[in-house]
Amino acid sequence: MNSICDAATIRDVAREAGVGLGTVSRVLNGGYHVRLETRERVLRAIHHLGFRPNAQARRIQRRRSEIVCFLLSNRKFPNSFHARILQGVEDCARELKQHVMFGGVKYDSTAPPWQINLPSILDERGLFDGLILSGTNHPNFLTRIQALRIPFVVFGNNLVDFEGEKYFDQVGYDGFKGELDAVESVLGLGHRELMFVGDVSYPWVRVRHAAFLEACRDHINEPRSITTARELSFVDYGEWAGERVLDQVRRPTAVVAVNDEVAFGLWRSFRRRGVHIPSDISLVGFDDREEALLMDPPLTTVRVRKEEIGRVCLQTLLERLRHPEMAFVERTLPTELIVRGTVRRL
Amino acid sequence: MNSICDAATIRDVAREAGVGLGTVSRVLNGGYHVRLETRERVLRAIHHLGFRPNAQARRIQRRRSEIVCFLLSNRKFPNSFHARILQGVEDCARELKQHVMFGGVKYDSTAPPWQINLPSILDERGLFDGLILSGTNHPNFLTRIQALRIPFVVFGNNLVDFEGEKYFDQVGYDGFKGELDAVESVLGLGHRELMFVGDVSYPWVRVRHAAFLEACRDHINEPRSITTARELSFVDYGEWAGERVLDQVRRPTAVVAVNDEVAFGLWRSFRRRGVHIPSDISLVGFDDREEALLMDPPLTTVRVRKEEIGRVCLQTLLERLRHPEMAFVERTLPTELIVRGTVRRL
DNA sequence: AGAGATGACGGAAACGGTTCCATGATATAA
DNA sequence: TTATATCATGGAACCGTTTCCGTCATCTCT
Repeated sequence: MNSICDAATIRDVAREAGVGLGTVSRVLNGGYHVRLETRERVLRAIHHLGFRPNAQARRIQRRRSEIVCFLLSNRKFPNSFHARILQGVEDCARELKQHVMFGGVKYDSTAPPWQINLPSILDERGLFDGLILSGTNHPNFLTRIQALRIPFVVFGNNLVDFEGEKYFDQVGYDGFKGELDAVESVLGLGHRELMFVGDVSYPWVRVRHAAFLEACRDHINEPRSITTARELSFVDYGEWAGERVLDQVRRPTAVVAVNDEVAFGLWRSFRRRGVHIPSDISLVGFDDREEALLMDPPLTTVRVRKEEIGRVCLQTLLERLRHPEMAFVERTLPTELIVRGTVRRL
Repeated sequence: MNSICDAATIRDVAREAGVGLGTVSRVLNGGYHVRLETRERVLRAIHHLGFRPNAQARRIQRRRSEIVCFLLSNRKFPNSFHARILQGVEDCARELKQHVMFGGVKYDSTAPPWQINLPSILDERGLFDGLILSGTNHPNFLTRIQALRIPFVVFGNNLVDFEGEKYFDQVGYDGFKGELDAVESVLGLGHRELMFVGDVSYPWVRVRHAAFLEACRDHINEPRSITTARELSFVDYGEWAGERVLDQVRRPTAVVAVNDEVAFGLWRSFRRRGVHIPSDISLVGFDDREEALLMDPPLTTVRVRKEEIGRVCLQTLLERLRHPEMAFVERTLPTELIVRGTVRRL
């Protein structure tokens, strides 16, 4: 057995097996055009020497690293949403014999592209074949990335400030349709006094709010919303909004929270005020985080298939690598209404 | 500007700048022994050609990839505990100009080492310099890894079935001391009717239970515990145990949950039975997950510095790489009692 | 039997860097 | 002035694979 320093090379294997370099290489890569008996001799030598091919030497020739980089922009991880996307990427990668690098960036969304300080993982060429951009992404950053000419795919729901056509591949979920489903379900249960809660300074909140209004159009004259921009965490925003919801003269029978975290904050302030869910007021969230199940009663929400998004991100990236000239795609995965216990029939 | 296929090499740069290969290489690596004027000419050429050095070609010579692999054993990610360890690894890596690969393994903990199917990320040599093993690790797997002769460090708190000396580096937190602190704090507030809740089929639960007993020794004659092994999630275990806690003839005044998830389950069943926390019964958890803050009142718990564990894992691994012959280390990070609202003074 | 195709194999060249040695120029010391 | 050290530089050799080409043997078809 060898130490790390004097690891066996393909030449050692060739000598040990009494064959040429090419033969060993052929055995390592599928073994076509190698006699069975020779092949076995080589495999024995490989096993005996504990040979493992050098990753770099391979990649330098193959011009492919079989590695993709999952890059998380301007986020902390504990955000389990993105962790689950990463999990999906990794699951899929394992099946496809690809590997995953994980990196993070923090940048100023208002800086011009060429002033963004890129993480050192992007300094070299060929470290990975392509990028999966997750977290919150702004035009300046994507412009900068584009200049590197590395194929990439973007998680599309957290794009901010983009207008018009996008010259890159996107994967995301259908926030509009998801919210539409949620609101229609609440309407279907007889609710007419609805209220939407979500800070519209986030673009994806605006999308969901639009869906809310759209769903309400034929049923409600003046749908109400709390959408004030505030510098609060989602949970705190919900807690703050909860007070205002309860102080309405005409108290709503159901509240549509823009996501589960806001729903959680609402739930908290309702409970504090002794307002019971769902008997006094109904509540629906969005995302289907783990916490939704922990709430009591468990939260009715819209499931986003996070792992699935990760899988499709990777698949799309690999397609792009195979077909560099392919037209840009925008993949939108469906959401699913998860009916639990926070919405009651009126 | 070049397409991906005909990327500029160091030779192109040398030609463009009118210098030799060695000079360009020197400029790329710190620029010692290069005249300022020459150096600038080279940098101009690099910029003009959009040259980025080839990652593989570098690594093949340097014998270092500057990459570490974070390998998660037998786990799903959504477990935010491990996600935060990864975050710590990445943060630290970014500062130290290292990169991180992320991989997962699933293996049968009862299989003999040589029958474990290793993920393909471990097939090649030199893809990364060392491993950080997180998730739940068993002796058979570590034996298998050791045979690969890749330096590695293990997150020590989720080791299962290890006995005697361990021949690898470990980083973890002090579960015993943490639990001791928690229980002593509860005792200090006057509680004498304590009850510990946690499934002792997990070894780290046994450690905390031992700490519980130790802390109680001088204050309580017969400390009570619910430690039955059951095939339940932690939350469900807590919910199940909650019923039993409340059905005690002598109802405890405080419950020590082995972790936050169990605490959550307990909280839930207490609330269902109309038992209020902390006025009717006190509750303390362990881990300080995000959910602890979401509970109402927020959970008193023991904070484990997850990101810090990640950082120390990486630092330890890098030390090991620098000093391969160094004696094995076991680093134990302190925990911190976080007093919130679920424990009251008697 | 001879031509041509195919299979098995060896080994040179290539990949794109780094390392190291040789060289000439310049500075410093004797 | 000469010997010696240091600096600036060019370029060959090397790292460990894959790729590709050439050779030889065998097989098939006329």
